[in-house]
Amino acid sequence: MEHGPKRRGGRPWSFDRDRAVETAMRLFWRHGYEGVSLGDLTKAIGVAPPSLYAAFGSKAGLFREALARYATGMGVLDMGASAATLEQAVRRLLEGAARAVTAPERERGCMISSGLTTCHPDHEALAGDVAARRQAMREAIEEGLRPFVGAGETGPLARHLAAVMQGMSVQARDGATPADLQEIVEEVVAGLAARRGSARPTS
Amino acid sequence: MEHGPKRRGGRPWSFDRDRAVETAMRLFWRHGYEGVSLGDLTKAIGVAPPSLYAAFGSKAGLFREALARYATGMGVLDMGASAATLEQAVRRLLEGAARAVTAPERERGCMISSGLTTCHPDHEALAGDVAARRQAMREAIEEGLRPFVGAGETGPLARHLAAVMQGMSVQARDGATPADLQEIVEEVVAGLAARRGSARPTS
DNA sequence: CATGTTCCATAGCAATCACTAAACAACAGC
DNA sequence: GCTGTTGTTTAGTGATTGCTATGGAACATG
Repeated sequence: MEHGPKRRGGRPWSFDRDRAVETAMRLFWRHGYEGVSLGDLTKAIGVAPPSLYAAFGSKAGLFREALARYATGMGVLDMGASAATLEQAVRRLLEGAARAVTAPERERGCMISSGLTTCHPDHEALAGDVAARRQAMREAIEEGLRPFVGAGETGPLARHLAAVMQGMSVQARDGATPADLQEIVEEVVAGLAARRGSARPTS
Repeated sequence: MEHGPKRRGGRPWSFDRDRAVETAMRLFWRHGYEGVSLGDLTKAIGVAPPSLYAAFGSKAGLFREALARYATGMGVLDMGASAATLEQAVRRLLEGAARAVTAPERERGCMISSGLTTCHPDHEALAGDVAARRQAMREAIEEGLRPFVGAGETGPLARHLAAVMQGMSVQARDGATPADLQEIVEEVVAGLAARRGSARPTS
């Protein structure tokens, strides 16, 4: 299944595996796992079912690969490694998320934050994979917060920020504009700043 | 379709319509619209397909009715009408939501907050119905905030709180405990309190 | 060229999808 | 009793689901 030098014959690779994953990611991102059929996939990718099964094993395998590509490509968090303050880091994180879930060239929403939250029992394992990505996301946020807040406070704050991002993903899918989501960012940052006494209360 | 006095004959109603909606709500709540088949519904309700179609017209019609029951029954917001301060009202709202999405006798998560965010194109109208419920929820939050904050600030704050609740629903589905979600509530309330100067900064 | 290997598409698998025609069964009015 | 109305079930509709057995086309090697 690799383009390695071991091939000693056979037809050339007319089926672009990367493009297939990319196309599948787009479809799963937009319509969800259960909202995309194999027919949709083969039609969009331009390939027959056996090719997909030779390459990915199953629809679930293709989804997992599309999810991995999303996580390493579109879903990376900008934790503002160069940020000087907590407010800066959080602002960077949330504004990046707001931009990501409303970018016009992308599908709306986040494939991880609001993906596969419900499904048929047969697909629970797959839903668990997405849930694990969400957990990893929360842990990455927590890691990024460590320079700025006390050890006992990273967990709750990370959970809070993860919730806000998940909500922003839902609202983006519902048609929220970047300005709408920016309102949320300002709310959260203002609350943090006020608690740390480094900004003036709003009222 | 009613048990009214207009019936002039026919077989007695052996099929409890209310119970059917209740059962369907439970299934849709847990597994989502596309994760529940008509076979699942007929088996759980204990009735044959034509009865469901006579009563609800289609699977989508049954879903809509289950959604309406959820919205008026399980999904009501406690905006703390008796609250004296903004912090009290917000705390009441978020703690109620946290309790609702993790209550042991219920399905986890919120059918509206994280329901039908993605689907097959054929079901987009249904997804729009759920999205409209989310919008109504946000507007209800905004209304509940009006006594406590200036006219221009209800919108952003309501959007912020809606996002937090949507995120709590996702995390509840992922297995978050009530204590986990309470952390988020404390974060949000502390931020609000600090901004209004009615509480001490945390750090 | 002939042969072997490799990858692809055609065609179709059993199962399930949402949905329905047709007949049966239980009641009200006569 | 009989007839009409009504709600139900049985049994199936065509379409689509995820998936695959089979065969042929395109290449490298000899």
